[in-house]
Amino acid sequence: MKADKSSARVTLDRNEWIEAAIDVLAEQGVQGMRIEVLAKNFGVTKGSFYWHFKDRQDLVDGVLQTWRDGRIRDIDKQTGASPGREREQLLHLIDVYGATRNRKGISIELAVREWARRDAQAAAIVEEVDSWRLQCTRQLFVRRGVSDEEAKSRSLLLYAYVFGQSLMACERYDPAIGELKRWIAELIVKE
Amino acid sequence: MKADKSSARVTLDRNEWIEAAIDVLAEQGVQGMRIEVLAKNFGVTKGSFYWHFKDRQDLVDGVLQTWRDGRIRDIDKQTGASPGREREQLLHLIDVYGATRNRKGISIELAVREWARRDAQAAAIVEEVDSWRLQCTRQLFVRRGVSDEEAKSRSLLLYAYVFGQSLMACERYDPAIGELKRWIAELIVKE
DNA sequence: CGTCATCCATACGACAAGGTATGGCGTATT
DNA sequence: AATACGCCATACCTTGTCGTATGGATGACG
Repeated sequence: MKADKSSARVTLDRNEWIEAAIDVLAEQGVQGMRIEVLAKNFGVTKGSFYWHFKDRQDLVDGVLQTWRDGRIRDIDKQTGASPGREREQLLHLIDVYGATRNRKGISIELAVREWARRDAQAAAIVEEVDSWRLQCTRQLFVRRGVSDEEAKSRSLLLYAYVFGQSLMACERYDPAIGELKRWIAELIVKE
Repeated sequence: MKADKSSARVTLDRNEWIEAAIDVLAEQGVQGMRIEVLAKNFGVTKGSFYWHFKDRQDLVDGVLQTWRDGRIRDIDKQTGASPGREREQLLHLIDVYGATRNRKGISIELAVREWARRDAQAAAIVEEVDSWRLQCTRQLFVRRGVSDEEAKSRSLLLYAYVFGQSLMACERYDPAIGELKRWIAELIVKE
């Protein structure tokens, strides 16, 4: 995470810049994705950046596409057909976004969504991902015998809840927050 | 919202700067709260700003305190004792954050929360407000005969849901989104 | 060994934003 | 009418950042 001038790596490629950009995106938000800051973290100058990227917009495109591709892969993996395990899959989905592990994933998620509120390009990517996630989750409910309409509602509730919950510093309001979360998860996935 | 040089108002006060700052906070986020931008919107220069405020931090303090006081007043009003109307009060709470009216309120809410993720001062204010809101809402559930633990869970779910839902562009995923939202609201407030 | 492509450094211009210092202008006060 | 004060304008300095232009180093390859 720090400058690394003396390390084995002597050259950077596009993807390393994108990964680093996603890191600071998570920590600082879109406004923190400064070219010269990224360069300083790498221990290089922006001369390197402008070799790999046309301009800042080029980096932004890469960040959004990388994020989207990763999210699609994740949700496909997490909701893949495993007959009889739909309930566990749903509970796992909720758990992933509530845990203190996966802090980074949550930070990226929130940063991208905050970005999307004021940038049409990011909004389009988020919409793609949301649409895919809702679709996959809905099918999990349907396979459990839930009606299509109810499955839509529960999917929306599931994602709205996990995102909203990570916007609140839940840990501070109740020591037994774990119990509350479990109760909520049960209500969302039904019984 | 535009420059207003020829209007009746010839002098500004602290509060007008704060209100304007909250407006751009909602639209642009914390990073958009630039002194010279605010000044330009007023049709003045920053010489005026530095008369009313010590520095940018002084404005930030005012913005956060103004927001907190307003939220506390709101939630007190919305959850005030009205025996027998607890169910309507809860549904109204959910509706307020889901409606396309109140867009500005939602924008401010999200902007402050996004701010709070990276600023300890804002985080403290958000925690105050959240704590108060959860407390008030929990009592609404308790008055309906819900157990204390379940009331805590449902209050947390309620707020997490409304915040998360406003992070998603729900309208795009289903034309009958209103139906889904109603179904969800019923599930949260119980039957 | 020389050439060339790859990758990065350096130096520069442009501009936005925070903050300071100081001058100007209108209005109320005495 | 002269003074003082409240409110804002102007000019200036500093820092951070984007983008460009150009030069330097290093290794592959003929």
